[in-house]
Amino acid sequence: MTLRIYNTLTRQKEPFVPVEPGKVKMYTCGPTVYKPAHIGHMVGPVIFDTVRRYFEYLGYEVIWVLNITDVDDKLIARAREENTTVRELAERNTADYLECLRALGVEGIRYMPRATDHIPDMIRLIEGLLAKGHAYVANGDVYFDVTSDPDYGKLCHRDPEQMAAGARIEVSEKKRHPGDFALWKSAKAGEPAWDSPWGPGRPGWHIECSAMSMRYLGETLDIHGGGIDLQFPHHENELAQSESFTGKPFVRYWMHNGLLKFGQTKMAGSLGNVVNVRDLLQRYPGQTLRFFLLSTHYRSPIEFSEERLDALHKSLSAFYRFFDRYQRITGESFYGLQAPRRRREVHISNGPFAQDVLRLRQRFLDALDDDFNTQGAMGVLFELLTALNRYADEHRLEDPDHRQPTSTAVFRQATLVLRELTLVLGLFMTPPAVPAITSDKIVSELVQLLLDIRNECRKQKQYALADLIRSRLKDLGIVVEDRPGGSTWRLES
RNA sequence: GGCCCCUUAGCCAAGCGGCCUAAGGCAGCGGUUUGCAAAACCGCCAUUCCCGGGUUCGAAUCCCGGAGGGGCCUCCA
Repeated sequence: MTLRIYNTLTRQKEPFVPVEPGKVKMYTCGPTVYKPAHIGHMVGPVIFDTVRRYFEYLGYEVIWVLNITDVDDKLIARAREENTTVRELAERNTADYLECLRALGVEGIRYMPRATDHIPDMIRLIEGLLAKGHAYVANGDVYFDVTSDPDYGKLCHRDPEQMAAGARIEVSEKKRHPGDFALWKSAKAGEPAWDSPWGPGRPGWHIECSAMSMRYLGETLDIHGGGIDLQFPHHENELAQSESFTGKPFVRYWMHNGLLKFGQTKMAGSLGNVVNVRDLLQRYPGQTLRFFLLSTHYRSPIEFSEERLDALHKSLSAFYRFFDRYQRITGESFYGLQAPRRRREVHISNGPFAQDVLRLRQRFLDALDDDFNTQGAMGVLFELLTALNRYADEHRLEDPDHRQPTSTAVFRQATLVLRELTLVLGLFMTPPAVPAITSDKIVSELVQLLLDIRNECRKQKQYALADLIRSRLKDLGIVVEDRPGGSTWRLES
């Protein structure tokens, strides 16, 4: 099976064929940094990071651009409220955004251009649009003329006249058509402004993405991503101005992710129902949040709820317990496993177990091939986990007196497949943060001392005392587990 | 008002015309294991996919109608 992607433009799943063989040029719309990042801002980045990882796994070089909008009305207003500069406000919130991305395992953004660094590019674009008759100047503003583009409306699948009819857009008398949008806005007093052929001002919102994507990725992108709320007007406008300027297709595959909901409605800065990522990270590891965002197909809306996060957190702990188990059996860390980074045929030993593992691997890859079905893929991950645990049980791998080197080797190879697949999703990249007390020398030695005493009791069949020790440790949040290889302890999760 | 999308077990969620008497997770219930636990494993948990029609040899999957929910039409990831 080959990778197929749902394209908003055609409303169909299409086989992926890049513009340039071996390369994927991907542009995604980043945030307007006027406030700290909320969890809804993370949906796109986590999804497109996974898309990026999968493309790389398939052997493509991915050039991913994510822009930062660091000048607009909201930034100006907010900076005024906070009595600071637009620049300082933008810097602060950009730093917060980047920190959140890192916590959720989002990596590999090649370019992160800021709008304010590309004003000349935008001016050039606007001049070109004026020269070609796609734009007009009105009182220091420049507007895109939607009637000049016969394709206008093709992304949102709407007829511009129809839209204009029921429009609630404030009709500026400067605009010729209600659907026309600003490419350049003349500056009011006290606003950040740049010189331009039309006088001092600042760019309209949509033009930055056209200018910056062209700058870093060329005139035709493979993938353009963003939240479905950007489909119109933002992406429609980007599309119109880009294609009007270049005369070439702007984007091969438009990918739009569903929105994060809070209760019945979407989470949005404008509605004020946001949950800051930074706050959330106090209570949940970034890994759990990433897992949450991948637990639904990317085009579906996903409802935020702590109950759900708790349930997912719990289901994730089964993986962490397995990683510990893997270490007890093989003596090596799961996180250090050198799994293949490229998709290719894999061979394990013969036998039904190995066959099962390879079948599961195939199902996992089939799911991702089908428009990045991460939830389908994660379901397979759980089945693989069960298969691995079953194998370890059946072959008594935890019992040093019984385990066979050959079965341990098979187990290791099969676990390597799990490692390979989790890396594709960007899961379990690094060991989870452990509470400081767990790694405290005195604490761990004291607990070990109690376990030694307890095991002495067990040998002498003094179970009452042994159970008392276990129960008192439990009260302290320490769970004791007896295994063939010895007793272990962990903090209750 | 216009355009679009969604509706699967107590909850979350895959499924894209036959392998579906429908993955996976959470919760629940039995069991194996264990001195007892924990963990792990095994089994049970939707004859049915919002409702009503239709197409088809065959539909959760396609078409029509209805009900409910959501998104966009204005800044928004």
